[in-house]
Amino acid sequence: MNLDHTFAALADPTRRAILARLALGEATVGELSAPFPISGPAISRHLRVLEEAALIERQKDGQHRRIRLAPAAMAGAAEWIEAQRAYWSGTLDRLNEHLKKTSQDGGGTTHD
Amino acid sequence: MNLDHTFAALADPTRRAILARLALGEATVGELSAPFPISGPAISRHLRVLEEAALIERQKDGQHRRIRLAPAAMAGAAEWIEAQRAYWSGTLDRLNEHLKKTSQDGGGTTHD
DNA sequence: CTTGTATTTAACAAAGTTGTTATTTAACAT
DNA sequence: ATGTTAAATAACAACTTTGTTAAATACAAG
Repeated sequence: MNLDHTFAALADPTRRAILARLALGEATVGELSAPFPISGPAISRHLRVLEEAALIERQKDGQHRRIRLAPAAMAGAAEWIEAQRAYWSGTLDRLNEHLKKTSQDGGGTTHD
Repeated sequence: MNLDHTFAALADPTRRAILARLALGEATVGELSAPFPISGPAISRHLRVLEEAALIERQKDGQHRRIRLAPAAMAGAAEWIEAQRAYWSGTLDRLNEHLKKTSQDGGGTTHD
């Protein structure tokens, strides 16, 4: 659960598309490759990046590998952002309060 | 509001720390630099990455530049993740329903 | 106007990323 | 055994990232 790896993994559109596909259900490497104009090895690497980021799990199934989401890591990323937002909106609340107390006109910035 | 840029910007711990600092309130480049063991130019570049990702705004203030959060971009990232989660948990719900309908024992996978 | 302070830009090196094609490994089918 | 298919690994090129130090820009202040 390393946010560096998680966010870096999410920064690539091919990998986000793979995750979006996996949200619909598990798939094999070949099925994941099909929609993309890039080579198999390139997909294999993307999957490795996603696996190292703990965003997916691979399961051997005969000749195939079955890939599925492992959403804990993505939840970790979401939590970081939400914590950030909590702080930030807290700051705004404090700012609003401060402005109400110290001036007659300001403090009207809306959020959320 | 490009998710590539947003997630890439969030993938660096220095940049996340800068954002965390900014959630507490705006700051100058110098103030943001202080806690980090890296050079000014390195920070300047991190700020550029954050600005290109629309995560911060710079405002000229005499000799200083005042940096503040521009949280819309981060909200965009959060939304992508949440949409993802919505799909995924929808899939699980459908799976649970399916298992309830078609078997006697399965369907107990928890989520959320 | 000269000097100091804040910040950015330039030039560069080291490391990482993302794609390619060729090769390898493993399971399957004949 | 042999050939086929699924997937991973190796070797490589092109590009990007992240840091460095040195120079440039812009404001402030004596």
